This record gives sequence, C-alpha cells and structure tokens, in this order.
Amino acid sequence: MNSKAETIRNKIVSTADELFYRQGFNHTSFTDIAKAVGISRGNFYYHFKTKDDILAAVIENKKASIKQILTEWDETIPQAKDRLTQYINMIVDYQDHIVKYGCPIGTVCTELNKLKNINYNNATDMIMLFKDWITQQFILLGHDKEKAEHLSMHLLTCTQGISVIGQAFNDAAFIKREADTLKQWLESL
Amino acid sequence: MNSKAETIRNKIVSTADELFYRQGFNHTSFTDIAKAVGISRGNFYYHFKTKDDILAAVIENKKASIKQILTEWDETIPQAKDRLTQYINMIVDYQDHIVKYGCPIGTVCTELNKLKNINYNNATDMIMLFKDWITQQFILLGHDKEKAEHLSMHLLTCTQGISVIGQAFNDAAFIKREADTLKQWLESL
DNA sequence: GTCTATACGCAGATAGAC
DNA sequence: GTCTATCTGCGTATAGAC
Repeated sequence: MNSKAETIRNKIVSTADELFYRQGFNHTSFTDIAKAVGISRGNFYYHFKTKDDILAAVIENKKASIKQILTEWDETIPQAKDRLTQYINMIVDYQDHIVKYGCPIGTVCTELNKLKNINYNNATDMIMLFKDWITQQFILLGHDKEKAEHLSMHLLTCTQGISVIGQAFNDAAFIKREADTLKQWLESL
Repeated sequence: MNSKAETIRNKIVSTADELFYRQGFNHTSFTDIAKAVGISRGNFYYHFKTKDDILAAVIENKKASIKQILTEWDETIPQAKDRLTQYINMIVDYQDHIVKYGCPIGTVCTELNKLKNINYNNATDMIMLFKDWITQQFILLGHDKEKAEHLSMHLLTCTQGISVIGQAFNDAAFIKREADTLKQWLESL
C-alpha cells in the first residue's frame, strides 16, 4: 500500500468515525461516507471489503487515540489528581459536541451493544481503556485496588450520565455545573 | 375503530416499543414488528401510515406509562424521600434489561436525538416527566426551586450513567452497588 | 380488516473498464 | 487506484383482491 492509499484510508476512517458518532453506525451509509470523503462508492471497496471492516478500523483508530491522549496526560501532568481533573475537564472542553451528539465513545458503545448480531461488543474496550487508566490514578492516590476500581467506575458513570442528560436537554451550562460538582467530589476523597 | 383493531394497534405499539428499545429504532424494520405481532406487513399499514407514526405512538405510550407510574408512587408512597428511593430502586429492579439494552428511555432518546431529520427530539419529554417529578420531590423535602432542579438533574445524571456503564460492562452487581451509593447520597442531603 | 402482490428506492457489495 | 455500471436484497410504502 502506497502513501496515497494510506492517506485515503485514514481519511475514510476519520470520516466514518465522525459520521458514526453524529448519525449513528446503522444510519450511516457507504454513500454518506464516500460523499464526505470525496470518492466514489466503487473506489471505497478497494480500501474496505465490508461496512463491518470500516467499523473495526474506526474502533481501532479510536482506541489508539485514547491510548495516545492518556499517555500524553501521564507524561505531561505530574500529579494523579490533576490528571483526573483533566479527564473531567475533557467533557467541558468537548461540551459543544456532547450537547449535539452525546459522548463519542458512550453513544457508539450503546448503539453497538444492541446489535448483537455483529461482534463489536469489543467497542466497550474503548471505555475499558479509560477505566483501567482512571483506576491506576486512584491507586496512585493511595486507594487499594478494589476501592480504586469502584471509584473509577463511579467517575465513568458520572461523565457518561452527564453526556446523556447534557445531550437530551441540549444544556451546556448543566455540563459545566456537573463537572464542577465532580471536581469537588474528587477533592473531597 | 372497533375493539379488535384497538387491540391490534396496542399490540403493534407495545411490540414496536420493545423492539425499538432492544434493537434501536433505525435497526427495526416493519418486517420485524409485523413478524413479532403476527400480522402481515400489508395489514400493518391499516393501523399506521408511516414508521414515524409508529414512533410517535410509541413515545406517547411511554409518556402515558411514565405518568401512570409516577402518579401511582405519589398515591401509594407517603414520604417524598421514600418516593425518590423507589425511583432509584427501579434501576435495580430492571437491571436484567439494563445490562442488555441500557435504559429504555435514555438509549432511545440518545438515538433519536442524533436523527435530526425527523422531529422526535420530543423524545426528551419522557425524561422531562421524570425531571419535573423528581424536582417536585426535592421541593417537598425543603429545597428551593433552583436547588431542587439541580438535584433532580443530578439524580437523572447518575441513573443514566449507571445504565450506560451497566450495559457497556454487562455488570448487574455494579448497578446494585451504584444504586446503594445513590441512596446514601439521598440520605445525606 | 386482513391478506397477497408489487412498486420503488437505497442499502451493501461486485465486475470490469480505464 | 479510481471510476462507472450493475447485481441483489431489503427497506418503506401502495394497490387491490378477498
């Protein structure tokens, strides 16, 4: 595969990612993606054999992005508590997208987990990456493993809930308010 | 419309409700619903003109069910705090469904809010019914209106988050644990 | 009222020209 | 590699027999 094909492939993946997030996986057609990328439907199949192949590539791409940002936070933010604050800040920074389309990870997982016929329940791996990383931060803060895992799940729960309600009510101020509450909770531990 | 047609219509609505919840609205076809109800696709159109008509009926039906259960709680549970506990208990009672398909209200709203082309953002009305009712309970507990509304949104946030993570990780024990935490929070107010 | 037959478009997917 | 043309199936929706 040459670099041009590589580029187009990457463009297909990032475009599909965006469209799956904004319209849902099921609701997004090859035509939608091809049009957005600027290639013909036929050309499409040179890069991916099936729609499921694209989805798999999208999920792998998202997982890689998540790993990258978590590594970046590990390397640039010295204190574990500050890293967790950064995690919470993410939903505030991203609020404009969240009020429109919800969480880019949570909503995709919710949809895919209902389509039991396809084997993309590994979409949950994306959440798992965050879960394990957050757990690690709580361990660094002195909690035992079980407690840290529970705190991690609780934090995930709150951010997902904020995304669902933030989208449903299209309310950015609410996201900001709940994020602040969450940071207070973090400080109180 | 005679009583038999009424019965079939109700059966279509309840079946569509179930399938929209379990498979998603977009992923559910007329064929799916007709098969589950036990009628032909053609007969289907005697009762509903379009798929959107069915969705509208499903949402109205869900709203009516929500109003009914909230009224029942108002009438049978004397204390506001106990009524809120009952609300939290609902996700525990319903955990077997939640781990498979998520929240029957939240997941449907999440999906429909992404389909901007159709005008079913009123799906959020279903959440609004809970929001207003919960707000009222907090007012009865002595909070001012703004504070009560914030507490209501917070409680909604937690139950939605629990549903998202509970489904993603297929973890009923987690739902029970977080529900208990939520009840403790309620007592601490 | 309920059925069968069918229209029509768009979905995913393939073949083969260039 | 990218295109156009095309296949096949399923989607929503309609017509008309019974």
